[in-house]
Amino acid sequence: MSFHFENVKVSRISHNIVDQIRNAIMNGEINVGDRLPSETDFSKHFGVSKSSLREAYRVLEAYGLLEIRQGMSGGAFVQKVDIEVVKEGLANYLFFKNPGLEEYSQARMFIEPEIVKICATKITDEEIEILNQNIEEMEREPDGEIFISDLDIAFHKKLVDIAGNSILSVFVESVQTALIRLKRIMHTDKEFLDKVCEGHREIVSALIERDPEKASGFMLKHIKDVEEGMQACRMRNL
Amino acid sequence: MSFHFENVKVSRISHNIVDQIRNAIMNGEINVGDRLPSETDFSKHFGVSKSSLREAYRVLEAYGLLEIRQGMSGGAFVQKVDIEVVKEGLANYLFFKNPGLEEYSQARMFIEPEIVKICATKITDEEIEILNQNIEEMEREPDGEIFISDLDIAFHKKLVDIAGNSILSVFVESVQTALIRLKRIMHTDKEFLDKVCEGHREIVSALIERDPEKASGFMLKHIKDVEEGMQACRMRNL
DNA sequence: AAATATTAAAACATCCGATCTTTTAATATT
DNA sequence: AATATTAAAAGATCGGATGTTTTAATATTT
Repeated sequence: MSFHFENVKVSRISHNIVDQIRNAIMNGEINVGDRLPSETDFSKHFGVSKSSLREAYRVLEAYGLLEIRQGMSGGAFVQKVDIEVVKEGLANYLFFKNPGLEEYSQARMFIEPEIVKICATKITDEEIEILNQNIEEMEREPDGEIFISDLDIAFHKKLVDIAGNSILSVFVESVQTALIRLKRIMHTDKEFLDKVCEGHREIVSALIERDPEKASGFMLKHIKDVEEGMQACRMRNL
Repeated sequence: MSFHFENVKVSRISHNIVDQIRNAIMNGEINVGDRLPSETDFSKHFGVSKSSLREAYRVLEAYGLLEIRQGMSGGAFVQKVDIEVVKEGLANYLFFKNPGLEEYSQARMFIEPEIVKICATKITDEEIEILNQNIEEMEREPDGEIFISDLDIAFHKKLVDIAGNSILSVFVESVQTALIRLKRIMHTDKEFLDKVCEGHREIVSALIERDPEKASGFMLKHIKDVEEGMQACRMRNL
């Protein structure tokens, strides 16, 4: 029999308040858009100092649950947690975990080929147009500047959004964002960029034909190419 | 040409400090285990009040980047971001997104069958033993109590850990955790639990045979069963 | 000498209240 | 009617006083 006690958590006033407010949100007692009482009022209500309440507000803001605005008719407003918060959190986590490039590729290979399969069955002409525009913009860009990565993320994000699964969306977006950071470090070059555009073009061509298997195959190839391209850049820059 | 300006962010002292410290961590200027200066010292160093620095520390703690301890040799210590932070963040995000059960299942069906395929090729006898113990514990539990969910998570976590991909690990764990919350809400019953155990047993049996396809098939079936079982519980409880 | 109890200091936790800044709504002016 | 001014609400920042926790050093007891 293995005992399994949790570390005794320091009871901190702000922590207690954070819990209470978060629970109230999760239980539906407070709703998105609601304004919480002002620091002064709420601290009096809790019977604590303003600083303690402020810290709680700060933490809830860091969690993405509150938006705090200054000025008259400002205050603490409950808001939906933005996907950015999740992405930031995962990025911080992965920074320490520091997984290899193969792990990123493997994860992508499990999901993104399946996603384009779904896309092939339901994509509209308008959506194809958006993807094409994305590729054109990418090809038009002077050279491998920052915006390229945003376009790259946008391409894969658009695909997963078409598939219409919010859980896969947050996953794909997060992995893309984390991967971009690696690309920046590796100083990917023009040659790499061309390869990416080519891959994207192939995928879209298969989507235009509404051919799931073909699209899936191209996506798989694209993911492998990206990994190889990044490895090559790493070699060149060492 | 579509302009794309970011919202002007309020410059806040604590925010500025958070950025500086986070960057220092990300650039390797500060390492895991390092102790940051005391509140008093560091606030003097930045030329700000103690409260502002405290807020920054609180936020960094919320991000999981710092551990703050009271007492004599206490202080703010840099630490690796724990997976819990990611899971909490995703759970908060999904609370507002509120995806359907099918989305969870679809996401799982893309990944977990592939994971057990890998497991089948590399699982050790010791690992099989751990999985078996997990199932036994689950069957031994009096009735659908809280701990069942922990065992359920542990089972799937063990599998993805065997596969050895940290990105997939954080994803599977997060989805499992989010799913468990849904199960709690739906008050899954004994019948459901039995079905879960049966699914787990089938998967392990295939792993013992080191049969990737069989294992993958059982996992797929298990995921479908869980979805159907949860739907059934939902019906019964409405 | 070893075990135990006491004390002191470092560092965070909390509180209070004063003052500054931002934002908006109401009002006054042109 | 448009613009400028003013007032008030609410957060932002500051600084210092006091409390609490934790640990290390010291003293005491057995």
